[in-house]
Amino acid sequence: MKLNERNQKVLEAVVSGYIRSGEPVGSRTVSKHYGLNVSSATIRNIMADLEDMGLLQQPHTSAGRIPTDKGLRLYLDSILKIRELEKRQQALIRRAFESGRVDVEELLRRTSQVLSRFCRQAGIVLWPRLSATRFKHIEFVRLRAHQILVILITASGLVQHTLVDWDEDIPQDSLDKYSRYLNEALQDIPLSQVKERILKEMEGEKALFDQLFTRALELSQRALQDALENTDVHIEGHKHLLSNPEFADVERMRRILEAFEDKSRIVRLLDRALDPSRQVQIILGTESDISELHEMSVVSSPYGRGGTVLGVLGVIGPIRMDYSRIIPVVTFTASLLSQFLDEPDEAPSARKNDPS
Amino acid sequence: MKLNERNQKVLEAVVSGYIRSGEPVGSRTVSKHYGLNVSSATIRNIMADLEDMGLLQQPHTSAGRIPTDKGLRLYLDSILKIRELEKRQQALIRRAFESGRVDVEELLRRTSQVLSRFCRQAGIVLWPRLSATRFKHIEFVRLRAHQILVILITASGLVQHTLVDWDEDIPQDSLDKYSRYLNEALQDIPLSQVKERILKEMEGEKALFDQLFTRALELSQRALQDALENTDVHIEGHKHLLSNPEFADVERMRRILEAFEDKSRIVRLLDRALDPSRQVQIILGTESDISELHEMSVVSSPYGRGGTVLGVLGVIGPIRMDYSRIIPVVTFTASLLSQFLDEPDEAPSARKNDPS
DNA sequence: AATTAGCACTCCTCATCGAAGAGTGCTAAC
DNA sequence: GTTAGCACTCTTCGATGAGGAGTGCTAATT
Repeated sequence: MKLNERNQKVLEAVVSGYIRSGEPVGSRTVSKHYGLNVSSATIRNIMADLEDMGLLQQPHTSAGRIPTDKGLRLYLDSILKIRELEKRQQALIRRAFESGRVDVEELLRRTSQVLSRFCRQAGIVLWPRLSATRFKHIEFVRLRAHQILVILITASGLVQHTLVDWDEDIPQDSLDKYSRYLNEALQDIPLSQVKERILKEMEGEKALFDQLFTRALELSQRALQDALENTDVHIEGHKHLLSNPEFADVERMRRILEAFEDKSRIVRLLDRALDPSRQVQIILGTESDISELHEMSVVSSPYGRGGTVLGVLGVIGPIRMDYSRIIPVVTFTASLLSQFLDEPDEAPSARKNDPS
Repeated sequence: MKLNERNQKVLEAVVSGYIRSGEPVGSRTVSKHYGLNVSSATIRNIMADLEDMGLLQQPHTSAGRIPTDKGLRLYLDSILKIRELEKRQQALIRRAFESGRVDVEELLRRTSQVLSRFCRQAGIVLWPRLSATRFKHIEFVRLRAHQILVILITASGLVQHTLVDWDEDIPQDSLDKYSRYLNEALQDIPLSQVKERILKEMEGEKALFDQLFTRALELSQRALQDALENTDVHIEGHKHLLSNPEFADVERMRRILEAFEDKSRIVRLLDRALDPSRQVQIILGTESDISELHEMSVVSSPYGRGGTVLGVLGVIGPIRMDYSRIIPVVTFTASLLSQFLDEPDEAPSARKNDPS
């Protein structure tokens, strides 16, 4: 779709007017406040054209225009110029991360808080895909007969645990031996490869080692599977959603909260944004597969560590959001988080636990 | 406050009528549907008396009556007869717990889900106070120079981790030694006593052991402090709140969500209910210290393990809740959870991880 | 003395109506 | 191609008033 410059300007005017006020924008407003030196009648003609193209729509005959999803998409893709977040904002966001030594999980939670606070919408963080992180440590704890708690720690400091039922009762001593063995064998291997590595070890060592070790391998195998399957997502700041006039309708809000409860669908939705080639991904209203979210929009960005994408973070809110503000916040937060994950020594660092 | 039987019946009628409909209850309704064989005029007289006593109130002159907080309190304390939850409901709740082998955390999360689903309000679970549980296992993982991840596991299978900054770089080998030592020394000691036990060890062994061990003790000391301070609370099912007509007002709902975000206050509120002597505790509207929750009410019950109280679970919703239904659900769920914690072998047990 | 029927009164709810205002599309003039 | 002008449409909002629910009081009844 190609628009001449003036039509583009009108579209832009309607979009930004609508985003600001939430009300349909009339021809008079456009001609007066957006510096196109033409009369409202001309604007009316252009608007009618844009409506024919499916970019604008009228809620009712005598109202102004609001953009359609298609119109917004065009605006986002080819009209909106994304600027870097202003330094002052950057500093504020940095500051929000600065307090207390935190582990990765806390860091991620805090990220979703920051997103929701600075965008005044719900913040959303998809946790690192474990397959992209490296093995650090595994530990088996015998909770009681036949019940073993398996704790898996990734290089980034993420702790995952799974309860495993085991048909025979293994004493803690043996469990300790297993974990020592595995910690040796698997050190720093990417979790995605741990599975095959385990299988290989099971092949190779069967003859050599105590049968016990094959058990260790099977145990960790199970725990690993659990860990890889569960991708967690964290949504924070629901309250901000309620401040949007479009969610004054309680029934609508209820549907949205309901949609949030089905984490797996949210995960799938955000998976789309795992593509490292694009920095920001925006899913607009009806572009989402989740029908309850057809009135919402997601702005997301991948984050990672040293080049590899680990997860996705972003913001979810009404279609009418201030993208020009939110996009820079999301990209900046993503780069900040990536940076923290990359070199945690540079990360949030008040020395709560430091003796001094 | 003492009421004669008839006045009590009128109060009961107004309360239950109001709870059912959410509307003020008129004298005619009471005289017709609640089997007191007196005319509406008589009821009107009684109602006027009850209003003088501060038990009922009128939203406006020509409306029926609704109970005041005081009236509700009287109803809950001395009129409402609490019955056991019907078997069918019991079975349904039991079933809701039956799927997949779950660890304690998952069990607790599921509990809040069950509460919210069966009460159609928000379910709330205060996590076990660590001080009441016993030490099982500790593990130190060197994430990078000067950063140690301390993982603490309680006998009930709860996993807590804390990141500790350490001024010197301890190799993983030594860390392993520490943990072996501690796991030996602290096995099965209540966490509340671990601290003093550590201090004692630090005293006694200083001369005997390698200085390293005092470090181990200090490390775990720090981690423990963190673990004991953080009491987590989990709230689920916000969506149900929106179904209550009293929260159709968005602004009100926003305030409530805001209150939920301040976990520490919620924790303090629920701490009241940690008293093991009372099975159910109800905090009605203005009885709560949190002003944002003055329009809400909390029904809670302690849960535990073998007699000691570990935490609190319950339901939070509008003051106008169906207590006669919710109280039995809460007490039953609490006893069920306690039972699961007591003998996890009897717990939810589909054998997802069971080879067969 | 307690209960009840009757009634006037209050206050809320809801539908109706019309005026005001915003914005359009069309036409004719520039 | 642009613009002024105008008739027309549609929403919003306040005023109005009927209808209804429920009360409190009084006087009659048991």
